Amino acid sequence: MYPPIIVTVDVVLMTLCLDVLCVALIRRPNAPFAGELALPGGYVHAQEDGNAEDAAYRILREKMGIRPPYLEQLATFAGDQRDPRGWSASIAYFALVSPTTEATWQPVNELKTLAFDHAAIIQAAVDRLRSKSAYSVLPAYLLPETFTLAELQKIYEQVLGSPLDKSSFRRKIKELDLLDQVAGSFQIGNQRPAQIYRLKKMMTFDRTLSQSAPRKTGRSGQ
Amino acid sequence: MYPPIIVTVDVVLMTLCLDVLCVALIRRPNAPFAGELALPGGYVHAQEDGNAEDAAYRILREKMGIRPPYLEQLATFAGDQRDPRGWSASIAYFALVSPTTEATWQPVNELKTLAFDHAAIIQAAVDRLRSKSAYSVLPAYLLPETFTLAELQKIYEQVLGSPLDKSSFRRKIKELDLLDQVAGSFQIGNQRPAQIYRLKKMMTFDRTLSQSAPRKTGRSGQ
DNA sequence: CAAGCATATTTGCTAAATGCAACTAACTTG
DNA sequence: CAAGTTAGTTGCATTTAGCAAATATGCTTG
Repeated sequence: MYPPIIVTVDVVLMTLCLDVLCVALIRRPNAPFAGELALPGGYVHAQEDGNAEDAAYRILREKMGIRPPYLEQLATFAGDQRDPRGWSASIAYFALVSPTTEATWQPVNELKTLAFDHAAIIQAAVDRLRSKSAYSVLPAYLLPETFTLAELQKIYEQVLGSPLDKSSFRRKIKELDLLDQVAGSFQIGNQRPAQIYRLKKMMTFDRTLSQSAPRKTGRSGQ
Repeated sequence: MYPPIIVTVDVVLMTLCLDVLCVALIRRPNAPFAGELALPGGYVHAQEDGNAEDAAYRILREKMGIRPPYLEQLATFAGDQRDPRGWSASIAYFALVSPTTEATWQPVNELKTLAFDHAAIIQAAVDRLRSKSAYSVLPAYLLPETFTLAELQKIYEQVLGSPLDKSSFRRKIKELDLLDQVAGSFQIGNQRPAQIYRLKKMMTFDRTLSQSAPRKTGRSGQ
């Protein structure tokens, strides 16, 4: 055969902290890159993990205590330069969660030097989030389960980096038909209450990236 | 460490044969799946291949004698079920070439059973080609270097599976501004000659999937 | 060589989608 | 109950896409 190749899974876990897109980072306890910030990741456990997505969920559970409502494969970063230990392949995932969860978040625009090529991986994840946001309801996963249309529009503007027209935005969202009104629920504040929505429960199968084994999660893929 | 994981690269190499989208397949000489059709692929050679893309190009060179003008990473298919030898990860690429080249091509719509999960990988590649075709000039890589707008439109219709309006198509292509007129060149037949075009030479860097090492190819990425 | 044929390319119009701004609605606060 | 603030809608101008017809250009044929 051939000399063994290091196979890891790294996850770009993103959320919004005070309206700023942030990524979860962990300070590495061990070499290589001991003490530096890195994405949550780790070796594939051939015994435990049925496939790469399982490994991603396991890593998020073990290192973050989170099971994100959205997870998709990003790309695989592989080569002889990215890890001082040798030829390595990192199967990178990207995940979105609502901002409630505890973790150490770093704004994606103010990253210091990171371990490995993790800065490039994060950049790829941000690019993917942006491009998918142009035609999908992905940014909704950055919000809590229920939200108002004004909140949703704000997230889109944050992610896309440009302001959107209110009426056009609402037209588009309605014709995509991916939200459910939470009947009778309104956000109460100092002004007119706003209708509350939630993402439709939909069994989406991510054909592109699905493994041989059927997925167990309901709310995933796009 | 952990038990070694099989790391391979497989390439979905597509072209058009007589207006039908086809994929290059090879009959496997060895177990597992000896005698069955499979995608061109092979182990990563840690000594030779600087990164996964290098491995894809090497495999296409060795097994197909081709260096395709378009190559991008598709996804990684990894798990314990897809290869009888154990936990394996296949970094899948997809590539487009003009129909001139010699090889054994199979129409993507009439595939028999294939080795491993290669049918799923091909399906993912076709999906990716289709979705990218909706907003890019990707299908042009399925044509020879120079072509007419009528030929290009026909390819789009083939790939997208639905007829397109002639004037709208030409408007869109022109405003995308990704083609160069080949001045003074026309396709001569029994009718009015047609203007010949070629893809603009553009240095596109595929940020999403680029490795640490810079790419050597000019015409690649999107 | 003129008429007819086949395909290329453009043009004009209609319908649909989008962008912008003003308008109405509902609630709180003083 | 008037003023202020945010929610949600409506009307219209502008842009874009879809469809059909007209025009252009070369070849073939009588």
